[in-house]
Amino acid sequence: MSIADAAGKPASPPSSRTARRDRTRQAILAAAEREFAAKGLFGARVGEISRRAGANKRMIYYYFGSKDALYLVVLERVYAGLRGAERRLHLDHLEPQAAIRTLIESNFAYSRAHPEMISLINNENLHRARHLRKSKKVRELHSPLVRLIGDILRHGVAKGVFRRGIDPVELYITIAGIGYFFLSNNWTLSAIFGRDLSSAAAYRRRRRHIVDMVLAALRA
Amino acid sequence: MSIADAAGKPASPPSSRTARRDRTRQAILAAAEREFAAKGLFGARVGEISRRAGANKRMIYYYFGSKDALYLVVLERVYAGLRGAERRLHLDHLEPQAAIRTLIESNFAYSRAHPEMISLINNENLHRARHLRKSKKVRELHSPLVRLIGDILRHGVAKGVFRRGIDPVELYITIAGIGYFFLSNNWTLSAIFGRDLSSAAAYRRRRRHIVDMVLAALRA
Amino acid sequence: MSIADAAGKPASPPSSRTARRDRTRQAILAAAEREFAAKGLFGARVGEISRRAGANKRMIYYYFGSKDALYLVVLERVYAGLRGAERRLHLDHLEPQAAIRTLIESNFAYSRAHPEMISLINNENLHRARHLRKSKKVRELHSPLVRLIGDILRHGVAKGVFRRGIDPVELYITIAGIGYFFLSNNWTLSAIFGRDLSSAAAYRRRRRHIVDMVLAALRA
Amino acid sequence: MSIADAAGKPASPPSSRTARRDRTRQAILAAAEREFAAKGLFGARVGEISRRAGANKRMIYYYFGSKDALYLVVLERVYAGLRGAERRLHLDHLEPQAAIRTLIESNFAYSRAHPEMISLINNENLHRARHLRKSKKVRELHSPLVRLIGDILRHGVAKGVFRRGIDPVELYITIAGIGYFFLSNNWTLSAIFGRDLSSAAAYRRRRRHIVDMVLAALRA
DNA sequence: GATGAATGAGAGTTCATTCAT
DNA sequence: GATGAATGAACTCTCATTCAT
Repeated sequence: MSIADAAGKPASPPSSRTARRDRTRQAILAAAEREFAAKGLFGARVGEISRRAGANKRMIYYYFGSKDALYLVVLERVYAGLRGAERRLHLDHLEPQAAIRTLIESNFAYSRAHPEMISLINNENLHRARHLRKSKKVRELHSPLVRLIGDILRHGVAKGVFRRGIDPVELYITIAGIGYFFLSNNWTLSAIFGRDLSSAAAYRRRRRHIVDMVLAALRA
Repeated sequence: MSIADAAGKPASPPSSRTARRDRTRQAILAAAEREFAAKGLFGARVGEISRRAGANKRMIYYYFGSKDALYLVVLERVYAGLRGAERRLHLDHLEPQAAIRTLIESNFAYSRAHPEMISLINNENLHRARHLRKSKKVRELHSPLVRLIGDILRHGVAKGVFRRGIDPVELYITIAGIGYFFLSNNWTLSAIFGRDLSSAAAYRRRRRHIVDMVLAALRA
Repeated sequence: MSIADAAGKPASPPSSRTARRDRTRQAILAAAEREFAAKGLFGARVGEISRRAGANKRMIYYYFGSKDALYLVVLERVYAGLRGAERRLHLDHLEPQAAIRTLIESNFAYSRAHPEMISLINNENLHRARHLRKSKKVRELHSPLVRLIGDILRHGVAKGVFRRGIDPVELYITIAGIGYFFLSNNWTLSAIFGRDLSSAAAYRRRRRHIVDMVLAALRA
Repeated sequence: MSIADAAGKPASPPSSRTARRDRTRQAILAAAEREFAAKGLFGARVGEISRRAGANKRMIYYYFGSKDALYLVVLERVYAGLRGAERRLHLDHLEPQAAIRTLIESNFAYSRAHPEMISLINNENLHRARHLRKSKKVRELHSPLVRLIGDILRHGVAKGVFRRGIDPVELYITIAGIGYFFLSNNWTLSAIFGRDLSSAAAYRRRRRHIVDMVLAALRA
């Protein structure tokens, strides 16, 4: 499933002008996501994006202005996709420990299902988040998440299952990071250790490991 | 401190041929490390490397053959640097828990002191370890490390301080990853959470966190 | 007269897209023909071709893909030009001896008028016909010629003016070669013998010589 | 057999300075002959020549001054080799018709045995004999040949076997050319006619053809 | 909204040649 | 006589972007 699909625009009458417009835009975005994920901002080729999108190169400039601007839109969509998936978990309806476990597993599963996301984020760090910093959209996207994790933690402390003093941002970084590295560095790790770490078994073992570690660290 | 400095060739009479050869080679390697780390393989410019190295562009091809080959040499040096630092810890002389703690802290400190290493490894994952896979040098570098961690774990189990059944490779990935993500994604994390995670305080807090988590997970 | 002119595309409205396309393509081809003929494939410079064509260097790659591919197109055009000239002789309407004489004289005259053709063919032999072998176009171009010469020979034998057992391909090689060497090696021959062999008189003397030789060899 | 071997310098005591000098020079010349023949003046690489010769690149400049100067020496050696072979035929001891037949067959055989000669001469024509024109050596080499053919023709006329009025230079060009084209253009001819013209049978058929044609043309 | 043709700057790479030893 | 290191110019080819229709 491409991240693009998650954006979910409502269907339009097939041949209206807006529909064509939208189809081209979406095709470009989907192609750009793949290309930027595969080769990074520097390695990605505008011509290749237009070819994959079945659109004229000129259209990229018409709709997005420049390669860099297109890249930023792709990046924002990627974060929106991840946050959207998390929102659909309705963590606020769950007990604290179940909520954390669900968050961990969902985050890890989502990352595995969307390798482009990892590539894109890695690449954006190469650029010192130069593009992302310009986006208020992304910052707005994350404050509800921080609030939500804070609520879960408070709730857990109140129930006596979590210890005090855990910072929601730090916790989220731990949850995300402990799975991310395994996925993002899967290739080099496989190479230096001479092992295949991309198997489903390796993935499941690691998921169990992550859940254990994090819940142990939170326990009151 | 550049990783290059660690190579430590003995000084030669200043104007001998070997000396000039070495000086040029090393200058190119140091410049290449910075350029590849800053912009990735695609973004790095051969001309920029030669300029920074104070060498003629032709010399890169004379000594290394191609941009790709130079990149691989840089990559191997980076891994060799990290492994060298780990070797110098003499973990086999320490008690099991102290050994693990030392490994964690050293690895995290080294990663922080060498941001180029992180960039380069991230970039190599973008390329699906295409270059690294060709290097037997790197594979040979890592088997002693796996053996060493295995020894520490066995020793800890024998002493009753560690639980059984921990795989050394899995453990190393956890140790490395838990710090790596924080450093490698520092820029995007700071951007999406609107926080500065690059401070010394944030670093120390995370170090403590990592040590706690890993030791808790190992405990018998 | 450039070989290019023979292609004869119909005129288009001066500023239509197709017209511009064609103008650029043809300009590149004409320039390439001169450059490749003057310096060979290795010596020819893409930059020089684009300059002579008044086109951007990029256009050569846009229309032809590579220097090598452009070279092959030029080569095919050259052969097409020669064969076209031969086709326009309508040899099948002539008596056998007149047909052969006409073929010889036309071939020799064409070769003299198109020194680029000789250069290009010589150069392609340096490359062991590596490019030409890929072209089915050229092979298809020559089978009607072989058939035609076969017809002429048969006709001559039936009329009792030619002897039997002449192979059409061998005959064509003799006809072409006996004039070709004089033209293609004119420079070195002039140098080693200290004579000017490029004069019109030398050319005419040789033409007479060729016709005599070949007709004598065919006579029944 | 390389053309180089024909030059036949007298043997020197194996490790004297002159011997080493000579060995390097000869190795360079042999390598240069192959390289220039295979790729022409433009395509030939100085580095490749030195590698093939097992000599340092610098030595080429030490002994010959430049790529162009080396090329001229190679060219002169090639002509000297051909003329040397012709001298060794002692045509002045033969009857006129036998002399001509021997000259034709020897020339054709020599050309076939030395494809580098053909390549080099073709290439020099691409350069409009720019280098060869500088060489008095080559001009001096050919005047005896012209004199010799003149003598044979006069002798044949006196004996009543040849007709009058044949120019020796023209005759030589005919003799050389009629075989040369077949050999020099063997690759393109094979390609355009879809036939293999490089076989021994094709060669023998053509040799017979050439002898017949020329002797027929000379007959009184 | 969409297209193909065009551009100039600059990429990686290779060259013949020379320097210092 | 011989060597390896060094050079700057020039090569083929690719890029993101814009023009005219």
